[in-house]
Amino acid sequence: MVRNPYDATEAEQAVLESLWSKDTATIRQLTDELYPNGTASNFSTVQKLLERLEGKGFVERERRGSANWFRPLVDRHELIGRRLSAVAESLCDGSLTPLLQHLVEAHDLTAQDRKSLHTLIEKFDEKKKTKSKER
Amino acid sequence: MVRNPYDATEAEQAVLESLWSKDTATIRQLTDELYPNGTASNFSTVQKLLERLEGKGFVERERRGSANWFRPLVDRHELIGRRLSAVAESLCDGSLTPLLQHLVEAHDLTAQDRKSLHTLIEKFDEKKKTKSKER
DNA sequence: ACTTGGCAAGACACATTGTCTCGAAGGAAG
DNA sequence: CTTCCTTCGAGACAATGTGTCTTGCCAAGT
Repeated sequence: MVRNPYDATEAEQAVLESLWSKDTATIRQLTDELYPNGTASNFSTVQKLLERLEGKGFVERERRGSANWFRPLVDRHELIGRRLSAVAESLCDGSLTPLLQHLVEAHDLTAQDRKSLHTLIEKFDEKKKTKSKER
Repeated sequence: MVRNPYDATEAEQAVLESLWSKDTATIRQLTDELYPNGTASNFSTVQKLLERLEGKGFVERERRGSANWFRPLVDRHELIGRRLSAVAESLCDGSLTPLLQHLVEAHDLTAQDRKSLHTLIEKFDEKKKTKSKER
């Protein structure tokens, strides 16, 4: 399968999550969080994962003194968007509507989810009004 | 990465799409559609993909005479649901709400999408009323 | 000089994925 | 019965992705 190269793997995503919680960090800091009592191998693993994340454009590195500092270039929201687009592309000819349809119809929406949805709908309608005013 | 074993790969999904369009079919029929002027290798490829789809519970086979007939056990909607759940599980602690949020807020919703959304929302609200009546 | 820590580069084992090869079974036609 | 054709199951195979680990180098501090 020609896998989408612009997606993070599980281990890469774990590094990304750790990085999100710090905004900027060294390999050492990330390793300490991801592998408490970590070895030198674990350090190298994180290093390699960051290297691949950089290749995918998910993080950037900046040399500060003798160490590299990493900063995330995408946030969780963006990652969600990419995944949703991938699903839409793969199964819905690129259209996001069927995804919306599925989510709205899903049985497993909790009461909390329903409430959130209504808030979102209101927000969406306001936004729509503002936009039509602008034109 | 511990990849979710309950997902179809790209080639598998192509077979599934072909199967959806026929509801029930032999390997030969699917091969002819997927690989026009196909060789014996292509036949075996489709066969292998169906075998894996069966292992994942996506299709079932029934022996009819000397040939196997295959029938899909999941439809597109179900596949969409699985993918969305996987995204939610991976990035949103299992909650589907952030996915809804993203889709509603997405810039790339077309006018058609917005219209569909409103229809869906109405349908959703009706369903909600019905459900609360039931209780 | 020696130790420590970080670095880049690459080897690696393993699983997945799509494809292909092989031998056997079984039915139809001569 | 023999031949031919189709399908079958099982497995081999290369390519790739993924997570981990090893190695050797370099710079800084003691």
